[in-house]
Amino acid sequence: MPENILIAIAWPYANAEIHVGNITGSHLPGDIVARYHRLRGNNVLMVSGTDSHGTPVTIRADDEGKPVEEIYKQFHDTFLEVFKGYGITYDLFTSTHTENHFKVAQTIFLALKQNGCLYTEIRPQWYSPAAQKFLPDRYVEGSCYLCGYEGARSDQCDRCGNVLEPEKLINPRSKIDNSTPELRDTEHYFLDLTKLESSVTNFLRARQSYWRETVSGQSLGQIESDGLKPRPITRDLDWGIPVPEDGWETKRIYVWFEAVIGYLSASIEWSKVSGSGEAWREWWTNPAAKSFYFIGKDNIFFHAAWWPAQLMGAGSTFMNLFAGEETPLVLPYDVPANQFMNLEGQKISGSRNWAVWGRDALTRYDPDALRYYLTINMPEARDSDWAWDEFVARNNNELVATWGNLANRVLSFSFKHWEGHVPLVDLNQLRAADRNLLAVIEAGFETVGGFYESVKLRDALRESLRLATEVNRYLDIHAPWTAIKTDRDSAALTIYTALKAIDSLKVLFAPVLPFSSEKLNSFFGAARPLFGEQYTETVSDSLGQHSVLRYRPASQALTWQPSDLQPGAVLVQPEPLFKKLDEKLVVPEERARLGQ
RNA sequence: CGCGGGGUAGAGCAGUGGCAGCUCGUCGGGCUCAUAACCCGGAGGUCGCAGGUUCGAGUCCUGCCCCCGCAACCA
Repeated sequence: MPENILIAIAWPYANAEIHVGNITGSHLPGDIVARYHRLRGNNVLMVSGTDSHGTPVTIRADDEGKPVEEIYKQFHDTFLEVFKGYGITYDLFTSTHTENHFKVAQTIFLALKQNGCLYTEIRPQWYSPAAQKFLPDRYVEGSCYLCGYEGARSDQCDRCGNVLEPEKLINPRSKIDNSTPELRDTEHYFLDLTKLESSVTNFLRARQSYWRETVSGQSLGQIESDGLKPRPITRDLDWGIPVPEDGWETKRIYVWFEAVIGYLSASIEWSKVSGSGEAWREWWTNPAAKSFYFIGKDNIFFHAAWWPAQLMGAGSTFMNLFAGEETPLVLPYDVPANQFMNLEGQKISGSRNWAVWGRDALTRYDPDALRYYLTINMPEARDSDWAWDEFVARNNNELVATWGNLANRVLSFSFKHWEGHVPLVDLNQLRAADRNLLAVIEAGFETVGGFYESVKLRDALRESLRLATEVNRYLDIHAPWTAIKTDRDSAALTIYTALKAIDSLKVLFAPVLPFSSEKLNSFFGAARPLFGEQYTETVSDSLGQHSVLRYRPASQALTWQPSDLQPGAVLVQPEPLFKKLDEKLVVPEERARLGQ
């Protein structure tokens, strides 16, 4: 019975390009798990999109004198390019600036309102007479009323670390034009999280046993010590989703509230563009569906506490308003958040150009080499570090030497000595050692599969490598290069066994290394591909056009099971799967690029 | 202030009571099919510090030190 697996990945914000930290943090682990479940034959839906609203986007547009749409689309297009290049197989990567998302987000808002989870309150907020608009807290600076520090933001002082009450800031000035703002009253909607606190706590406790400690610990600890407090969900802005209520035309729904709803709206949009009707419900109203949310640690509380609160608060009212049917929405099954990846010992910083940019790295390195390093070094339990010398060393000593070389040495030996065929052996003649090796590899489908399933991706990759070493060891013991001179039949058995093991390993590695596994698959002359294809297309609606990234599944894809390689099968002339890198060239060049 | 995660060989990590492990690097040996790749063996750790519980603690308890995050858009 196939499972329905939703892979929901944090929405990148449209104000910077994607760097390796973003990729290893959420997009890559999500893709690996998605590919694993696809091989397994499960129904996978993987969605995300560009978070196109929010003040920084408008500020940037003002600075550059361009329309806001142009700014977000510019980044959006680079995102599609990066994800296609790294093979991040989104079924749909869209944007929050779509008619569909507006409607879905507004319906969640109305459902929460109908269920008594929203209230309004009037509060003073800094207003800029010069710009004729309210300013976000972060864009007002002044002196801290606690420690006197002059560069404090109105909501927080970076020197004393205290959270400030914005209206108490001394000598406020606008960060945009340095003008002096004034306080004006403004009314906003608040999400009454206090009401939802016990539901959220129960939700977390029910999942505590299998969630990462970094996620459940932080969320529960925070709620137990401070409780859930109401949060404003509207802002005085003109870029974003309109508040669905008369008299609120000058306000928009706050991005924090609206962007997460994208997981739901993107699923709905996917159904529409793929012509599959109401298929999205298989992941959103089917209680057996499992949804995984891949995010960075900065987003933990948001996805583990607030998003479930929104879903539980909306209850079955959302579906009632949206489709005239009382059904609750599926809550997150797991939130396997990653920590951060640093670069050469320092925190990645886009503005200081201290980053390895996703697009740029692809111009010099193969996607699987990058995927390998980002997975073996994934910050699953604690922060990790991208170091160029380590990147080269791991590529050469692990990926190339252990796995790439294994495939290459056996395939070329077989191709050479058996005229482009798998040795034609009698399977009944297989020796104990041969059967043993194949049994060990076969067991890998269980162990490695278990690691993918529980989102322990470093372990999955390490275990796969260990199995590759087993095959190298087996080859060393049986030395077919010596046997071929005296006992061709024995060499044939050894090579057949090794080929079959490699044909299986190809599947175990495939979620992490899809490009090379696909290549290897073709060397074996396989008729069926491992995976489908990615492509982009343009979608039109009342808000204009947006480009999306999509995935067309392979029609007769291979599955998660051991090789059934036939003796005598035709092989294709093999070539090395991975490239060795020259440390003396790469490391200085990349460090220079960073300005070291 | 508080909350969460972490501190184990040169580097990166696993290990929730029973002789301290893995990958890479390093040193020595073997092999020559393969991208000088592969295989075997050695050296290298008072498990952040100090107490405690226990027949026995990296693993449990107490105190302390250090690093990284924490409600919004710098992931």
